Amino acid sequence: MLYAGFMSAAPPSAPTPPEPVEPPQLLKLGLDDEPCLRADAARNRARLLEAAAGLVAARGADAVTMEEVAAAAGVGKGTVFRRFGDRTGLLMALLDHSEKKLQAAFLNGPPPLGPGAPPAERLRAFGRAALRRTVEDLKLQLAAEPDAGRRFTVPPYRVRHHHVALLLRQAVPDADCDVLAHTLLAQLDPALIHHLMHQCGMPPQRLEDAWADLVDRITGTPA
Amino acid sequence: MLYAGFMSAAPPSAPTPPEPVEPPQLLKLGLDDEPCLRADAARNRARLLEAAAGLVAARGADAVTMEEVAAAAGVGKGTVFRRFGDRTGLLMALLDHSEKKLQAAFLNGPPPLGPGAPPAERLRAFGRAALRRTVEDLKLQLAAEPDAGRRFTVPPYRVRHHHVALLLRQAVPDADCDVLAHTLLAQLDPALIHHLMHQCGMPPQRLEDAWADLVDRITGTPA
DNA sequence: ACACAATGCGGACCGGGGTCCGCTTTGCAG
DNA sequence: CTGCAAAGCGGACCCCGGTCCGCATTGTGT
Repeated sequence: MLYAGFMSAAPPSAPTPPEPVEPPQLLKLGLDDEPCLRADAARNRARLLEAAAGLVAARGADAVTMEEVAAAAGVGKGTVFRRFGDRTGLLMALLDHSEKKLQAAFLNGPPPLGPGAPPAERLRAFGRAALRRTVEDLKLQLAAEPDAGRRFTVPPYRVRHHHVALLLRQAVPDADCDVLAHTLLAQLDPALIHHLMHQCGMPPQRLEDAWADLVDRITGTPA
Repeated sequence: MLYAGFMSAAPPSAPTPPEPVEPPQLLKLGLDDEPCLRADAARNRARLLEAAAGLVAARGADAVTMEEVAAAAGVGKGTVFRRFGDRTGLLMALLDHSEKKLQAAFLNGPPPLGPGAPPAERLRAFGRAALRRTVEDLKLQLAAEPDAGRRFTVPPYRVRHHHVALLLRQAVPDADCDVLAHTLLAQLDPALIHHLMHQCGMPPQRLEDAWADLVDRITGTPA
């Protein structure tokens, strides 16, 4: 089972009932995939995703308005927000599929990305894979970036961080791997990728090389 | 002369006159300090900053509305935006003084922060200084964070990047220092600091240590 | 002193994200 | 099949950041 299909439903959760009991699973890194939506809700959710995907593809993410998406899906604005929480939530849901594929690859897939290869090599592979996936649809990825306050709490980031920190602990046990993992991940930030590629004109290859070099320096494992 | 007092005025610049001639200074990393504001404009600017500072101190940056600031300064809303471009611009202006002090310190100040010490040591000092300054008023710093699209183009960031890249080139000539500098700087990002301190409960000291360790690993200079 | 650009001013206005609440739909229990 | 709570719906509404444009203030050249 995968860690996280993120933001598939239930963003705000009922406010008044203080806490039913909280099922005994701490640090559940991702969110449940579909907490049993009611029939109509599920249908609307699908329609919304389809409509959103269409509009985004046609006109670019940041030229699309929430109200438009709602209208295109034949649904009220409130429904969009109830289902996806906020604009970022909707955009992230659009990326969910591809993100889950990547997660599957580095959690359970074949080496060198998945288990079986030495940690440093897995790290290198991870960066390469993540980088390529990000470059694929940078624009959307960029538009989906949550505001500064939540960048590090959003499930997909947490999964990546958890993974990288784990590998780091194996590769360099004598370091502050939790912090270091954030630093590594920063080099995969869509906003940075965008800046380096579109404003500084760097080719993707250079970014991949820089990642590999960084991993080498940190793990002290020169390939 | 310092590099950058950022966003002191003239955010949009006239649209119709295509380009007067563009004075022959490329890559002027910061913006001019005060391009000779008209008397009333200067007065209003000062009032606005004072009002903003007061409100922010009293109620926290993100509970303050642009209209409120304008009102408190006895000025129209339009004036705020003309002077500071947007909300982020105003908030950044509030931080300008402290940022300029830091800049002065690492550009012209005494070693180990300023010129005179070996690059790796200057890097360590830089991180420590930047970290402390950021922790000082994290909240404001966080609220002033520009949106993802501009994080890396905003003058203060560019100055820091330029500086770190320079030191890196001296310390590790055989690396992609431009990219590496971004990675280093990511560890000083207010949003990350906030996350690590307030959501993960790390003490500031740990962040300073992590920075020092990172610099050591990258420069290969174990203090 | 005066005229007249240029610069700045301010508040009405707009658009879009997010909320709210009375109504409808669903689906389960009997 | 029916009744009834719970879950979902939707669009009017609010709020705030950002824009616009006719009017007022400067300060400069004569």
